[in-house]
Amino acid sequence: MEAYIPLMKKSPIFAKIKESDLEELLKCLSARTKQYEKGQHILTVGEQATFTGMLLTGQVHIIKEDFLGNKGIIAQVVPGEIFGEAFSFMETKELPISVVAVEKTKVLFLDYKKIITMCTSSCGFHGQLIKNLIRILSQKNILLTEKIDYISRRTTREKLIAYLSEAAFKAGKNTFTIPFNRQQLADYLAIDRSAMSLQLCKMRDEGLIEFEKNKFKIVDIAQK
Amino acid sequence: MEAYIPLMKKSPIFAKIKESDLEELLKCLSARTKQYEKGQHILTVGEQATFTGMLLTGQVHIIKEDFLGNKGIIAQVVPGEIFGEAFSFMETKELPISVVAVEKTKVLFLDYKKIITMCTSSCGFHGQLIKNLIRILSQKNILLTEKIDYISRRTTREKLIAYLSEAAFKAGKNTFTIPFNRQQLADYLAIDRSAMSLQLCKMRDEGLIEFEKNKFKIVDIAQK
DNA sequence: GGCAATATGTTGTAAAAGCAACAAAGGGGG
DNA sequence: CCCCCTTTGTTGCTTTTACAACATATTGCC
Repeated sequence: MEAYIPLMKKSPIFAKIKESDLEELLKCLSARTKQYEKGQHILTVGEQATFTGMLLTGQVHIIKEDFLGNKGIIAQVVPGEIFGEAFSFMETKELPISVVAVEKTKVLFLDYKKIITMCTSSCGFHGQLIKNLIRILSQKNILLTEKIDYISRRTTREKLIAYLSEAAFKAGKNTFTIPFNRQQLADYLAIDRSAMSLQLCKMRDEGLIEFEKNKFKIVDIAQK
Repeated sequence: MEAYIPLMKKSPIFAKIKESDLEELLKCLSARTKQYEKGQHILTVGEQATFTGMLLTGQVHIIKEDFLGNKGIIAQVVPGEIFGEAFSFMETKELPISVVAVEKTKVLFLDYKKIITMCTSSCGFHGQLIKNLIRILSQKNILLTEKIDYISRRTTREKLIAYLSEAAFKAGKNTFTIPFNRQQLADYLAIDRSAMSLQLCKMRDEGLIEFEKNKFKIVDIAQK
């Protein structure tokens, strides 16, 4: 477990916790690691949520299978991030999702009960852990709400305008880069890539925006 | 403030906290109430998030104005629910949304810093408050993720199937009632009401589902 | 009971999306 | 430098949606 201390120190869940405190905290949380091969299930739909996981190495997908047997990727997790936390804190009896290893993967398991229950010593770093957790949950909430805001729009163009406007607002200027390539942006906005490409080029031709790769400039998006 | 004790006791944020502890807790959180008239802003886009609100009476809308000047209702809050919590815990410098009173409204303000910082006495009910908060955030997370799952589908029919399947899964049987009328369901799934109505009737004619008002029965949704 | 308001179902049309298939442009590695 | 692979742009066709307008319940209230 010691090999992953640097990763843990950078991860949001252990933010602002000193390396010296980290070891004690891990003990306090009954943390343990487990390794999975490609394709193996870490959590399976229908079972009870009993822990929060943190990805140490590899990659996992959170997937959902519907009645038609379609598998949909809800989210992918990269090292340092936690997963399953919402379900464990809700004490979900039957998980509606599965978590599978996309490649060889190592996971740190944390006992959610020990996260939210202050230890008797009321240690400062345990308090920090809870603050971190609340921040993570809040942050996810905001990101999810934003995404819903975008994909609730009716047309491809409206979704793009909503997304790009917000990106410009966040950047504080009309030029900005986005963290997606075209396919990823289309997936994020739940639209067709080619239809999106068409709209982007139309908007460029109309003088609304300029772009090159994932760098965008909003010229006059308020124009109809 | 005493008049709202019964409401507070039932609200998720104060769940499992005894009435006798509630008073002390409210002091500990520097809680104070404020009243708003219809149309007044409780929080305004651009300002700093400094507190978490709990609605006592009335109704508020969380709205977003885009570059085009369109106002979109992101969520509505009913008495007992909290709002603005994600932004306050993220210590957001510029709120991307506004919160306005739809009617005459009374709000309880809570200092978010005092929520997440254990008081020196490390009182049990403060620990419960944090657990409640984490549950609320987790629950919202799950609901938002579910919604994204539905509205990410390409067609109206697929969105309906995804939503109804999940509703049946949650109910544990193939007959269930939904908490929406047609227009509300269309708004929730971000689709057109009439197009949705058309699809629902088609699906009924095809023998996939049966429904009457907001009571649905899934006959054979796996069928193509 | 009857009227008004709301909710739901139906239809037609124009506009947009989705999809597939392909072209063009880059990028990285051997 | 060339080839392969990924990314992005483009086009044509079919399906679906959005929208408006209207018809038909259903509900609540006086």
